[in-house]
Amino acid sequence: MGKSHEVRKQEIIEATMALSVEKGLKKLTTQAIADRVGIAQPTIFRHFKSRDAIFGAVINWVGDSLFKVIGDLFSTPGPADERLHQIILKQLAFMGKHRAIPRVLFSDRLHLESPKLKTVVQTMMDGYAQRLTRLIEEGIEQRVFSPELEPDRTARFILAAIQGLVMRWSVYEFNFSLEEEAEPLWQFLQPSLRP
Amino acid sequence: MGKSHEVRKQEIIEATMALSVEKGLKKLTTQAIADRVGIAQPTIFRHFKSRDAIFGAVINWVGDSLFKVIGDLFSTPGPADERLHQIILKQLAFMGKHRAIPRVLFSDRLHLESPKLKTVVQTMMDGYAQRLTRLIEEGIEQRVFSPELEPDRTARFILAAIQGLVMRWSVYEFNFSLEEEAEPLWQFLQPSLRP
DNA sequence: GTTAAAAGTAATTAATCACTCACAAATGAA
DNA sequence: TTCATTTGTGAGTGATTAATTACTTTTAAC
Repeated sequence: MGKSHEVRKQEIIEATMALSVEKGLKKLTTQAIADRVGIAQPTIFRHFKSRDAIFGAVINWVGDSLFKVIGDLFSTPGPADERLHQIILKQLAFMGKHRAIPRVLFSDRLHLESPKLKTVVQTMMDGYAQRLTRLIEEGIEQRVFSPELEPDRTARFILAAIQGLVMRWSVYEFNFSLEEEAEPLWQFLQPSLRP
Repeated sequence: MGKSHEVRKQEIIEATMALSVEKGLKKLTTQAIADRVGIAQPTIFRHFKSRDAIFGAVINWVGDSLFKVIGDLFSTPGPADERLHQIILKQLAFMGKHRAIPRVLFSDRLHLESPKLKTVVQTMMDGYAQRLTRLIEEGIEQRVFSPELEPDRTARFILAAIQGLVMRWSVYEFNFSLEEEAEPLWQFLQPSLRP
């Protein structure tokens, strides 16, 4: 027999992410995933109810992992500007190490073909935006950010800049270092945030 | 018989864009396009060599149309900051009227499944980025932008912010007015550009 | 050691879909 | 009118692929 349910599940998730980078999602068939894991195609369905369920698990893995990396920075006390700085650096560094993330997150295949998966992604993004909004509010109270900023809108603009950058990185086949863009991006954004 | 080649071609392009908004690209089959145009499915292939050729035509239509709207602003003389302001307003207004654009441009289906289409999109984006870079250089010469800006990188950050915003709009099913975000986005970016 | 549950597979199915082909009808130039 | 070209179609093909089924093997708990 094979490995345990939990182990196989994780193997399938990892194989799916690896393949999403190598081939794009078109060739991300259950057969291709199975081949990479080293099991037969129907065995996939012993561990996941459907193909979509695999993608859902991948999205959740991404969300959980990202939260592990930057989650603390939202709740830790300290100057909000420094924390935002760190969030930008760490998020881009994290994504720079996991090319599958933009491929999966920005995939219309997930957004448009499965309303369920779409709300999973939206919920994740909403949570992020809310934390960011809260952080900007704190920064305004701490007088490190301009009191004229609309926290909610500002949070969404910052997110848009990050997401746009990551998307560009993905579209251009990862041909520049995402990590190296993090500090310049922060430098660029800073004047717009300062009082 | 039917209409002329050119007319049918345009009808197919328009049907494809309309469907990309309504259903997402999964259901964007040649059958669905044909149904919408009111012709039989094989007739599609009288006017386009392949399904990819349709998408290529759509991308080119998008690029041409966008260029018609904002192209002048790159070459017209005048203060660079005002021109950039107008570019942001007009681009977001234009995209706000054509929901198909983000659906098509940000589709991984196009980027990852067809190397040819991918380079079409990349070339378009490159052209845009170059013009923007040039505009920022002018702005620095005119002393309306900070001389410390790296024109190329700044252009890409601005593009990322715009693209991120448009992508968010698309992911959230167009549930906010893109046009209304344009002026606030410009207000947000301005402090980062000014000397 | 028995046995029930878990994990595995080969074979197949049913659906989808881009694309082809052989032929029909309309068009327009001669 | 004639006829070559263009536009159109119904019927089909071949390829792909998620999911099911019926069956086998392995594991681990008792």
